[in-house]
Amino acid sequence: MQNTAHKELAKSFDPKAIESQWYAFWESKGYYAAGLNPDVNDNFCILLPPPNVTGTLHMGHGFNQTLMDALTRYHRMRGANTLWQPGTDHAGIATQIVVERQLDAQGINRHDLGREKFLEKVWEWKEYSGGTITQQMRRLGTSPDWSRERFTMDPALNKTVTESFVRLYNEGLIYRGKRLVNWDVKLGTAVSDLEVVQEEEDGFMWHINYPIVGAVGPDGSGHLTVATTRPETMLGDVAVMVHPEDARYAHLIGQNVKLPLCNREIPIIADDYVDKEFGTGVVKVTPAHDFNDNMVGQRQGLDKVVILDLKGFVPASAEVWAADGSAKNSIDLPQNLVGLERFAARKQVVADLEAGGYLVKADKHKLKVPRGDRTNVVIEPMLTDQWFVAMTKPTTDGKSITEKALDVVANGEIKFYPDNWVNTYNQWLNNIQDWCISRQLWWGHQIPAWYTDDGKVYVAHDEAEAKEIAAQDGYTGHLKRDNDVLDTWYSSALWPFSTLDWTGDAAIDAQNQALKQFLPSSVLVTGFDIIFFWVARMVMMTKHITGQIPFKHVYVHGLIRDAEGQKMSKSKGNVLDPIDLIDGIALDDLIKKRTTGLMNPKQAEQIEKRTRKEFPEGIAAYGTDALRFTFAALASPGRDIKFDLQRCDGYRNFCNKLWNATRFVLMNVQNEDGSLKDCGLEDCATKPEGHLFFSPADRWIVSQLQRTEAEVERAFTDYRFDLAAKAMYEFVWDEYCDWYLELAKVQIQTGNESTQRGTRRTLIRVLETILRLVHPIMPFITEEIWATIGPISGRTGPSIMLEAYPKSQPNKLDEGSEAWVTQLKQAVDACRSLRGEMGISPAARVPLIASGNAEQLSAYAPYLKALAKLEEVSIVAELPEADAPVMLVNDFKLMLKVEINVAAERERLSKEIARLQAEIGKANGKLNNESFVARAPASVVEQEKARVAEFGASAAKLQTQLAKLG
RNA sequence: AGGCGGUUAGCUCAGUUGGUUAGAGCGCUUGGUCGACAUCCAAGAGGUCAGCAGUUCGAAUCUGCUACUGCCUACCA
Repeated sequence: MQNTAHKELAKSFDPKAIESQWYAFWESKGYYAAGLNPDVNDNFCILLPPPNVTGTLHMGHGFNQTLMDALTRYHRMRGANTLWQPGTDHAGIATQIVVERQLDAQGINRHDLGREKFLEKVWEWKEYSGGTITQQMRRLGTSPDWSRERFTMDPALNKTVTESFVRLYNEGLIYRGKRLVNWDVKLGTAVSDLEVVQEEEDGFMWHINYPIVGAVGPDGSGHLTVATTRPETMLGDVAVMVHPEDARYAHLIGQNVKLPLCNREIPIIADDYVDKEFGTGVVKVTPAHDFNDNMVGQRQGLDKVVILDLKGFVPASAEVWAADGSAKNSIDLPQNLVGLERFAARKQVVADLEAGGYLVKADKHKLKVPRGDRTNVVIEPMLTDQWFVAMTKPTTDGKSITEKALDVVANGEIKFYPDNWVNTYNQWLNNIQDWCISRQLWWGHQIPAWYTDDGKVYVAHDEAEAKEIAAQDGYTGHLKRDNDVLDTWYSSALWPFSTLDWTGDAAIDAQNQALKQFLPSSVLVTGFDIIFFWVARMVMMTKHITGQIPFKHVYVHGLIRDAEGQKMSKSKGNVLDPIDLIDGIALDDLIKKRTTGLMNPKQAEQIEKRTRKEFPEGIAAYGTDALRFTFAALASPGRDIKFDLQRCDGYRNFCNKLWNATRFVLMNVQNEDGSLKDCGLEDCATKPEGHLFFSPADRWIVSQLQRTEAEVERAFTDYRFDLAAKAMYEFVWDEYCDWYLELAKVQIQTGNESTQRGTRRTLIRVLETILRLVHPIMPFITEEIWATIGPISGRTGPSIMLEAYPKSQPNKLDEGSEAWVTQLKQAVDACRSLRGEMGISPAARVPLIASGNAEQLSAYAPYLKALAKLEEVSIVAELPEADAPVMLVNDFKLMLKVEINVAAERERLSKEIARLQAEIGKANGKLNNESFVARAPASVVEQEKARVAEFGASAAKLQTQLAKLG
């Protein structure tokens, strides 16, 4: 496939024909392997945010991975020791849910199956679907070191998890305790704050009378009215509270009320948590079922009365826990409520209150309802035994892991791009709660803790060690391992070092070259949605455990949305699959894909309608390179991306442009039999003087190339992929193709031998450099073309991946040639404008008469003739007296020798004069302003003066022409 | 309630430390196939840079306020 120089290229670029072959070639040759050369002191490492092992690729991955791959290829070509570390995540809850659903469909319950059998099923599913996403990544052309691929539940990573857990436990940074946590009743597990989404929903505010003990009058007076959105929790009330300075209630503080339906007496307490203005100013206190009430309860030493079981049903009796966590008694609950599900219980409680005359009113009320991000069921604050990471407790060096994480960002060790994300990061860390890391699931890292029969806990690396420790403690009986597993994000937090085979044994780790080179990694590329879940936690854990920061830069990109700015989701039916953009998809297939497996099948019709409207012809095959270039071009910082397929269109055309430029170049450097023409590529020193001539046009394009290279380098340094893409696009299309190739045609047709040699050499070398320049964003097309162009240009390597990235060479900047071409362009533009304004057909050749610097004009003449489609160029000392319009380019006067429409010409001249005069007026306005002249920099003032002079001269000349028209 | 963004051409977006006539792609109009490319070429129309006030010789760019809009965090039972 390589070194197939002299072959005929197809007329247009067909991505499908080349992508898979090149990918397989690169991978089989091991080009992605981590660079581990200790003599190279430039190390570049990037961590793949591990996708869900059983997931599939979505647009967000496509975007994220395109950026990472561009960086990886860029640094690799620049010669750095480069590692893009891949891997996948076991995604505890998500994966377990999928497998449970599959079993459900077969009528099997995981509890019937048992833990061991169930886990076998999950592993089976992982084996079955685990390769999907990494295969899809390959379609994107990504170049991670697959030989280093890791999975969060690989044996080695399990060891890292255990090791870190034991360490943190022994340092007192992990603890177990009975706490109020977010409980998902459907999953039957605790979840962290981050896994709860608050949504505003319609509800009610119930006002309920609590009779004051010993004060109820015969008229029904003598009660406190509490307001609540969750009346069923009243069963667990242990007090009512008022604001200490609330004059309405101050006299009642210390008295008791009787809890309706329960026949319990509870105190009236004062706490400044209460907002006097809100509701009735009286709040019921239910510490076992509300986070705020729990805080009040802790402060005031109140009991916790648990009135819901773990499935969300009212139990036969309520357990009571003292504020210090010790178990107390249990109390009976109203018989008619026992066994009811929480929402049924709510209904019944309201009915009972109404029947008992306690209910004052029920107002409609909007409230935020917490729901599980996976199950969408209402999350219940639940009192359970859980494991926590202490986020704010000082470690041995006096700082909490949160403080350490704040420090490394504050002192600039870790930089955010764009840097305003620092605020988000800080805000979260400054308000952080302890992290609940235990999950009552089966799929995940089982917590390395063992219990004695009487509930004493030993944390150890394994059971043998636990026994040993217990034995030292004088316990030799049975040990039972903790059933719970760790939050998925716990192992993710260790990713920066667990993937590098960190062991925690200093002697072993010192021998680990990869660990030495790639921790800290260079940059984390991620969406803002996981700054808290992942980024902050990696910083805390990596810094505390290894002493190193996990990465130096965090590049935060936006989310991919659909063309209307909506989030892509299955239920909206607006999901695009990156693979479909690469391969294309027929309308019917797309509809089928979008409408199968919907949670709510009723949406299918609507989705089909919209899909038909948006993609009447289905989606075209854009190829990977066009898709990647689109992602890069849209990656402007600080905003989400409305993904517009039309942009894809444009960049597919760009691929085709590059392809066809290559065809042109090949046509000019090869003979018809495929042999190479003289391209002047051999060593110039061995050739006579004048063998090779570079025209100003040649030197100009090379000079522009240097500027582009510098621009691209800067863009990559700043993570401005959009600017990098823009610089590439503009150089290739606007400068190289639109101008240089056209100029080159003239040189090859009209130039002498040495000019032709110089032109061919420039054509081929600039194209070859373009390929290397663009390769990080468009790997396939550049490799395919390079296979032909590389060897012709004298580069004999097996792959563009192994070639050096172009570096701007200031000595090749040539301002003289740049000015030369700029003026030529202006002259060409002037001729084209004249043609346009005079309505001359683009097909017609017309003669040009020009005056001005004769030497320069005659140098321009052949180019002008070709680019402006001129019949001939006559250079004269003075333009003839004629009505024809004249264009001014510096000291050139250009006139097309054709009959003109006098009225149209008069209008054109008047318009142009008016424009010039407006400009002159503007400039004079500035110059007449004393403070402008006094305060603006001299160069700006000079500039304005020059404009006045220049415009004035032009206007005068046009005025003369206008006069001539009569 | 706090925090962070966004508002530039019909659409999607650039606009680097304030400084010539605010740019690109798509779409639109007109015309065009000579050996790179109709996935193309050339010419053209189209913008009060959301609004108001301020700083400045000079503001799309800096400051403040307003409007609309998106997201994040925390919420009043």
